[in-house]
Amino acid sequence: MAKAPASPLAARAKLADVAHLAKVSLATASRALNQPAMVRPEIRERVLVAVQMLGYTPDRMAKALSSGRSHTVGAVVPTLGNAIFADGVEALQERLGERGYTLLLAHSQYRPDREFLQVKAMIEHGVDGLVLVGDTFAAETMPLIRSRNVAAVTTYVCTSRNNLPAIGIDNRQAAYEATRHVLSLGHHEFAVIANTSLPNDRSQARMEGMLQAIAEEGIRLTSSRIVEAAQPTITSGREAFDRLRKAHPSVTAYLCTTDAMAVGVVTQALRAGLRVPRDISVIGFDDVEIAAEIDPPLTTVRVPTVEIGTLAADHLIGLIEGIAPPLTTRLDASLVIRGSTAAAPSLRAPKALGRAARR
Amino acid sequence: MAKAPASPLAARAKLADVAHLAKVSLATASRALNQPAMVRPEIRERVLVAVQMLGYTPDRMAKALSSGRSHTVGAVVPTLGNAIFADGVEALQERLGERGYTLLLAHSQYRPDREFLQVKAMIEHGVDGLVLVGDTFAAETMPLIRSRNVAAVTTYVCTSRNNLPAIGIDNRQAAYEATRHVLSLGHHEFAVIANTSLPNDRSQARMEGMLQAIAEEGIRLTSSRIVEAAQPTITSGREAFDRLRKAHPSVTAYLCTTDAMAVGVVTQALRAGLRVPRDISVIGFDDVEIAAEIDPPLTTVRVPTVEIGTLAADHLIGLIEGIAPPLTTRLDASLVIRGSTAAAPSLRAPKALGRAARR
DNA sequence: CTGAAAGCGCTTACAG
DNA sequence: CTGAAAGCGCTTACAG
Repeated sequence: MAKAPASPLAARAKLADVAHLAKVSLATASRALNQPAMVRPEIRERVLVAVQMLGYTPDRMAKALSSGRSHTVGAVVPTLGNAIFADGVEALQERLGERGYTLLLAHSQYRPDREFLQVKAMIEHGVDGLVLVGDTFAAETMPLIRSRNVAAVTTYVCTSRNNLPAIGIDNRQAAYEATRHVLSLGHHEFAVIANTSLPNDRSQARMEGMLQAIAEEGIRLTSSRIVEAAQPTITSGREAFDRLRKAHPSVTAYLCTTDAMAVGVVTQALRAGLRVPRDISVIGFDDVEIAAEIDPPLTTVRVPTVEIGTLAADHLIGLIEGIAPPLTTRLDASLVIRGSTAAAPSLRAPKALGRAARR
Repeated sequence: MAKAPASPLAARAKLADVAHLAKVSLATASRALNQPAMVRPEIRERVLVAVQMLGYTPDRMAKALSSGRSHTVGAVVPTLGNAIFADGVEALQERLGERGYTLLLAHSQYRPDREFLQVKAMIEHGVDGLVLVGDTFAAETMPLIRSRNVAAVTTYVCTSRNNLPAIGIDNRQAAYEATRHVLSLGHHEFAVIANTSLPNDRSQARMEGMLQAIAEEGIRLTSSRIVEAAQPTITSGREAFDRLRKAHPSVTAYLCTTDAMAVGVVTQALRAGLRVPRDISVIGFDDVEIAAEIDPPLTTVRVPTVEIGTLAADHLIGLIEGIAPPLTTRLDASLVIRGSTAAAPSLRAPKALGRAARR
């Protein structure tokens, strides 16, 4: 009945154990690990060996408490259900991980008050920095971030009134250009579907770009031709299409602020017996994977989600570590022309009017 | 030039400040907040008022260090690009938030070695618990979790050899039943597309269920009728279809272990001039949003992602707080029959064989 | 280059 | 029910 060597799953080694085994002080052990240049090579080596032997792994909570840095970053996105955010978050986490940071994630469901709560919880959890989306927040959000002095960047937009470094695209301009494309095909009966009934400055900007392009051609959209939805889902697109089709059967061009809604429009239109793009043209925005796969494939605007996520990580870490990133990082959002847009039906009809062809 | 009241953004209040203002000891202030029953009501009230006045908010890192609980949970999923994980993570975070926990998120890209690294990083960050996916891990993963004694559950499967509480579906059984449905339609020329070339026990189980159902009808699939893909993407499905179609033009039933791949098969088949489901039937698995929207809509198996995420949160918190959850939580995975499956062409052809109709 | 000591902001036995 | 004190596992001026 020999007494067992009593290694009850070897209670996790701490730095003091390492120091003891390496016969150095706690301070030296700490330095050997974190500021190796400050320690004589042979001593450093001894510490490293001890770390190996004990399987030592630092306690980040303790480290965080004493150093004031948690090496943790929080992101709050509207939803993971939208592929542009799912992909962006993935890229963000990827780069954060490479640079030694861990990601805390939350979603706001497009609700500013929820976003505020999430931000608050993350700050309490001691994040070194925050990645936000857009530039419209609850009234208390920015004051909280400022007063707590936590680093923050925002994404999917390229400028910020709040003075946050922004990494994204010019939503308004990109939507404007996409709409110019549709105009060039001779359309003059428009409808717009935008997920702006919950605060969403990206979709708001997209819608404005669309309306501006249309207005420049002398066309004004009555409000009944604009449907605002809460969620950017296929179902939202479907329902919006049904309402618009009933009220304005003459519409030939449906402009949507997200692909999911555009997919809803296309599929619902097909079910209603319309031909796309023969009878109606549809554009989306985002270029999610499915956009290229439905029939007809969607004309849309590509959002560079991976670049946004990756640069957000880099810029935020820069900010945390004292290197000021640019306040504006404007990424390209290219128009992707596919099969859901074509010349307006009137152009092919016997009595095509000159108006439709004027550009 | 009066001296400014010098409130340089009011350095964040700490508990000691609260205690001082409320004229109680640090210990009492702490108790008033965390174990209110232990403190006389009037004193508790004084503390609460002080908290209000100072806008005190606890430092979770310090709290974590001294209490040994971080109120933080880590999840590592294969990818957010697959909607079933995006939705599951969203539900997980939702419930975790409601119960006072914050989510640390990472993705492994279906690579066990990356999963191990992520788990390790999270443990160092002091998570109280871990949410994993599936039941196949790198060799070091479970030993690490065990030795660090951190709570863990696994998801998307309903049992675990590793003795982790599992919350999910019976992938094999569900795929078996879906395949029975296809068999009942008279098909006997099959092909299987599975994302199993990277370790994936969910898809592996699904494939096995498919093969078993087929085998029970006396049909054996040669290996050239099984295509293994790495990623469960539309593109994977497309490419697999092209290979299978070329090698086995007689195949009438394509069984896919995920919807995204099934969407790839359907769209590619249509482009190749086949009619779905007239010429071929296709089934997917997951029931992601797009499955119901493509034309024809996909016959698939519904995975209850929200329930999985929510229950994973509940069971993990239970484990953390000392309430043992069930080791097996088997959720329903119902077959959703839509338009991508129909009677085998041979049944409609002039010289239909008795064989095809035998069940 | 190295060590002794204070401190990060909390929690929690231990006494009273 | 309340308080004084030790302790969680690190980092980092401060001396030497």
